[in-house]
Amino acid sequence: MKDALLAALQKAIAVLHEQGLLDTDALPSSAQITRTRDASHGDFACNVAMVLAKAAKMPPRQLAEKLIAELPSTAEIVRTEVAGPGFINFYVSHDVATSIVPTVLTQGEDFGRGKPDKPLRMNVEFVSANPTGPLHVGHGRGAASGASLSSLLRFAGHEIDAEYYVNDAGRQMDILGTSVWLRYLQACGEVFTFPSNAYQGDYLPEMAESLLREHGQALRHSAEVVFADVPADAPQGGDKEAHIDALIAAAKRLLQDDYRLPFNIALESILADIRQDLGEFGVHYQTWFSEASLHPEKVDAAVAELTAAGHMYEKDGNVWFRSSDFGDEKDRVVRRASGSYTYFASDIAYLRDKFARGYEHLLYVFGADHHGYVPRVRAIAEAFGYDQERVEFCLVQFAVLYRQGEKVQMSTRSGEFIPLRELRNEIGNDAARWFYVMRSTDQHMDFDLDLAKKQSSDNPMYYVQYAHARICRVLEQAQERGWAFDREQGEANLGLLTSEMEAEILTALAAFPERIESASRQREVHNVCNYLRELAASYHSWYNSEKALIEDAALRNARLALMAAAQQVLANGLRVLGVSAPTQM
RNA sequence: GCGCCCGUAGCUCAGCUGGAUAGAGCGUCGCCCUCCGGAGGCGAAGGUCAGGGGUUCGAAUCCCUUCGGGCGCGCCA
Repeated sequence: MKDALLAALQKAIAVLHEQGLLDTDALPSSAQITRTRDASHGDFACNVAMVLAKAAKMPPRQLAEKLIAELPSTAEIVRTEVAGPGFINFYVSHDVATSIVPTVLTQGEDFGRGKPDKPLRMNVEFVSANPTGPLHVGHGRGAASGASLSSLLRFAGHEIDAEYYVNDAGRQMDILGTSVWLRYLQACGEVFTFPSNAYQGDYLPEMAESLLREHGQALRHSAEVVFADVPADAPQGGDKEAHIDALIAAAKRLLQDDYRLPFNIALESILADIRQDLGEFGVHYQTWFSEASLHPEKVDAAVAELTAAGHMYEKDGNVWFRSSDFGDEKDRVVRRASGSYTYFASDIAYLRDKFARGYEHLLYVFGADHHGYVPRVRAIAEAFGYDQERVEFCLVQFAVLYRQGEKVQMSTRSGEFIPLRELRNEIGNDAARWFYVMRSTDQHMDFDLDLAKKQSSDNPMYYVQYAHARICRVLEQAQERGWAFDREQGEANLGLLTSEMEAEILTALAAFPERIESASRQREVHNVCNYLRELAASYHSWYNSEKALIEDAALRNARLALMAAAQQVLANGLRVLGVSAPTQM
């Protein structure tokens, strides 16, 4: 419809150009057709007269009049008018408005699906929490946002792979593996003080038990031997970092090849837990990418490529990446004097690997606390010669949980995490998914747990789901009364849907594909929530004022057709969000 | 100190590639069940879009600046 209107305006402009009133015959790119917010402004509005007023040396309203006079007449537009400072408002015919119903019913779950001119093969990375313990609520918003954004982009017609980067290399993992081993030693009967900097979680003794079951006492060494030459821990007046590092070294030395046993048990069981947790949350990945798999070949190769390109230099025995050449605030060490790679080296290899796998576009969904990381990753991409625009970041601000008006305390330092699983159990997966994404991701948000649990219209998710369930019940009722929905008759009588509320719903249904397109283009999942709430509100309002199950079969089926279309669109929108569309509640 | 995000109704937030009278929910105050699910609907009150400058036909939206709030600035991962 918008394209048809633009084409018509284009013709009118060409006519005015021939008459010498305009010095251009082109439609300016800043001219746009928009859906009106207010029905009293018609269905569509165009700003072209205001944009061209200066060039035409004519007041906008006068220019608008002249343009309207030259518009080719069509059956689809029943009225055109000049309004406000010079808008041209278009009123579409009732037939055009109701034609959305058969369109929705025919396209079904594909209604709203986008067909971009050039679909992007895109990698979306999110969560990527270190596998050192269960996910907690701090990861929840990233998980919900990443998953819904992926699904939105996919629905908008892009080819999306969701990816989880597993940080299974590095010191944190060594601390975890060593922690498990120490718990194992305790389970074997060794007596010593558990290090303050080791992982304290109560999931560790369980892993130690399974290590004991599988390998008996094979990995046992006496506490005396293990702690020989280990400097004091912090509570004893020493240094906690030095203490744990010495224990890691002792573990590697004493266990040799067996070092990987406690390490792998820890990694596998935690990863399995995360995977299950996310799966239950409706968050699924195409790829779980292991950081360790980058070492050493891919890291060597990536570093060699940047070295050859002249982006590396040596200083103080360290190898540095000249990231400040690409807008980063300072250069970064890639390889220490000791010969070991930094975490940044993995990042370099990882980005290169993503592009090597054929992705045209990389989207990183980060927690806002990682924003300092953005210039670094951009610098890597640029150094490899990739266009900046192919690397994109979505920063997700923190959500603060509130219960009974009180902020729910959660400090990473005290280790008092609320597990994501606990939140899901408390309020349900649907509410958690909806509430995490209902606000713009760059907006720090308050998450009201009590509201999320409420089963009333106060709760926007409930309100939308209820609209869907209500329609399902009406359609069922119709059947029970021997008035099963007759689609053919309904579609033949859509002309009977003439009330303001019906017009409002029709307009909302027609807007769905555009709303999906703009939400995906702007990476704004929350707009899908807003849209669904608006549609649900229109529906509830209509439901309250008009009965569908009436004797008049023509009108009844026309209304049922509109309902069925609304039901379909509600379901499609909820599906994008990863929220269920219940048939009864 | 430097960088990123934010500041819109009592509260939580939409609206931001500049467009018409700045919207919604909650809360407050009224009203509506002989009814397809009241788990709902209708209405009222409520605003210096943090302050100040600028850009222009037009600014909540863009630019500058001040003031507030959040977060980040390791050879950690």
